[in-house]
Amino acid sequence: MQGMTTHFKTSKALKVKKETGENAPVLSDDELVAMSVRELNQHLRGLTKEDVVRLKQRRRTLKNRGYAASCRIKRVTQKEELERQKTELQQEVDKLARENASMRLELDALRAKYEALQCFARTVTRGPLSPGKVATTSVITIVKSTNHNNSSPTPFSAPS
Amino acid sequence: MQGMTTHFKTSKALKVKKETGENAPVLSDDELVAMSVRELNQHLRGLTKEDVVRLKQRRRTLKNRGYAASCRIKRVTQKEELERQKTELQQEVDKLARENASMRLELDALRAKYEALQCFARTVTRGPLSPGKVATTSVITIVKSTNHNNSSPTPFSAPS
DNA sequence: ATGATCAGTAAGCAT
DNA sequence: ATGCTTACTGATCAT
Repeated sequence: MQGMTTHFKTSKALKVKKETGENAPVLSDDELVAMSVRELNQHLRGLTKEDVVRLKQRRRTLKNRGYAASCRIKRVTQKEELERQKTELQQEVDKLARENASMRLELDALRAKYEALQCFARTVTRGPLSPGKVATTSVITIVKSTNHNNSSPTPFSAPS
Repeated sequence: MQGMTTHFKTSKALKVKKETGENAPVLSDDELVAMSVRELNQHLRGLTKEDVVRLKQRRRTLKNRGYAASCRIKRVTQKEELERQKTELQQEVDKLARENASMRLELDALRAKYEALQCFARTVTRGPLSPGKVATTSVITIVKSTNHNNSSPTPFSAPS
């Protein structure tokens, strides 16, 4: 963006025109480059073979200038796109990792609850083996960790 | 990589040498560009001011050629690096997604098992409601708190 | 002075 | 012919 001072390429173009003669509305770079082949041929009437070649070459050069610019724009665009996708993926990784961690906690908690209940169940079912044991009082105390939105506030209760 | 046919830049270099005179081992581009400033000054002995300027300019140009090449290499390297990281992240996303899915299955399965066991436990504890039933009292207390090391020291105790 | 980067140029490839 | 991409160049900025 700083090298814009280099635009003396235009001077060369002007020189070509001078050599050509006195074409009042001397073709500007923009005009020349935007011209169709048909239009170009019309402007080529009555020009030296040399000048025809020169004008066509100038047109080619101007076109190339544009192509080079497109090429650079495309390059940075693609790079930005890559970086965008990278960011997107990183966010997805983070999200999945969080889900993963919370599920792991939930799973561990549930496993603990399950095992506790399993022990209890065994106690109860096996309990009757004790002969005259009548008064069966079970007190289960589960101290659990970070119970976010634990669905079951009352996993199970069975009073009397 | 195909434009290597363009290396007639060397011809210009040779031309400069010719103008300089008959320096037998006319400096090659590689030599000139690799030369230190001290070495360069030695080769500058007995040259026209013009030639000195020309030689220094050639050196600068050769250096620039190298800088431009480094610049291009750096550009493609960075692009490859970006793509590499992208691939890496994509793989991580896949891995996490798989873990996630399998954990979800495990969680669902365990939930089902838990509920089944819960029903069973209720049946058993409530079962005694039948005929000659003795007082069966189960008190289950669940205390939820921010207890990190979830290693439940005593998940549950059931004193008969 | 040296190194890096930009825009412009020509060469070369492909369509 | 047209468009794209590359290497090279000079200009320019920064160190």
